[in-house]
Amino acid sequence: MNIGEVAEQSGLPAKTIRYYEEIGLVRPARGENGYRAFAAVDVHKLVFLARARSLGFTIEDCRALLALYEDRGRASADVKRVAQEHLGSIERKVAELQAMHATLSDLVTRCHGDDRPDCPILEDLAGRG
Amino acid sequence: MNIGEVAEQSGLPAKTIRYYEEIGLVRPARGENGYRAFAAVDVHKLVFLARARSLGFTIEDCRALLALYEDRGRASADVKRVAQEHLGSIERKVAELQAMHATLSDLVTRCHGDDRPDCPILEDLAGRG
DNA sequence: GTAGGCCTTCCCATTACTGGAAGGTCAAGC
DNA sequence: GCTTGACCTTCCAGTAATGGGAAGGCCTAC
Repeated sequence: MNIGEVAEQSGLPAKTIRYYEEIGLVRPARGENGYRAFAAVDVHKLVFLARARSLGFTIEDCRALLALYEDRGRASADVKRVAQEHLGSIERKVAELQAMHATLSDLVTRCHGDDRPDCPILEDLAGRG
Repeated sequence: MNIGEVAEQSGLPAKTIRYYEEIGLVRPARGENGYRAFAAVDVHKLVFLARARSLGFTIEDCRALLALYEDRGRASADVKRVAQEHLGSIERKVAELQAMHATLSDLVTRCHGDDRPDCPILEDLAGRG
């Protein structure tokens, strides 16, 4: 299977698939013409990667998860640990964003948003908030 | 004032201050020895930038906000618009993260996390969820 | 004069791609 | 057989916003 079809099936851009090969996440065979020849197992891996990335796992997380996926003797505890750490980082990011949002939406509410220059947003940024 | 002291006062690393100069956010004078010589106005700008960055504004947003900050004839509506767009992007990010969190925390709950290989997390990633 | 703590510039690395140039391959149509 | 266009290839460069570190100049204290 050529890269274009794999891209379609996995939902990943061809560029990204090439990148994943470059960093060793997949190792498709090559045809005589030099084209990548993807086997079913490669496509499965790419689908797996696409899904893991869409859940926000980093590439290195994906590498670890893929290794566990392929290890028939894995312990589910190892998978769970990776997922829980990622959940924690999501929670930290959400908290950070919500703090920003709270501050900023308060400032926005207090800004008249007219043609005059006085602005509580700028005043806050300037340290006079 | 030398960069070290400015770093301390603004809370920005010296590296970052040099970067901000490189991209034209600040333009400190230079002493005869080649050292950057920061005036009070430069420090104010850096404090402003540090605060804006901490609220998640991009560098380009910061550039725009700084220009408005320095424009005594600005309309507060212009400031408010930048802030509102940023609020929107924060909201989109939070929503995305929360969707990831919902999916992932469900999977984590369903994973036994023991020494056996069966794992709903991997099954989901593999597309059999 | 020398030790150390500043300062300078410069280049490389990060994350996870994305865009684009230059060129090889393949299948269809004439 | 030739052209056209859609594929495919590699390689280089850029993104956002820094961080790390090397090599070297400057400044103050002892």
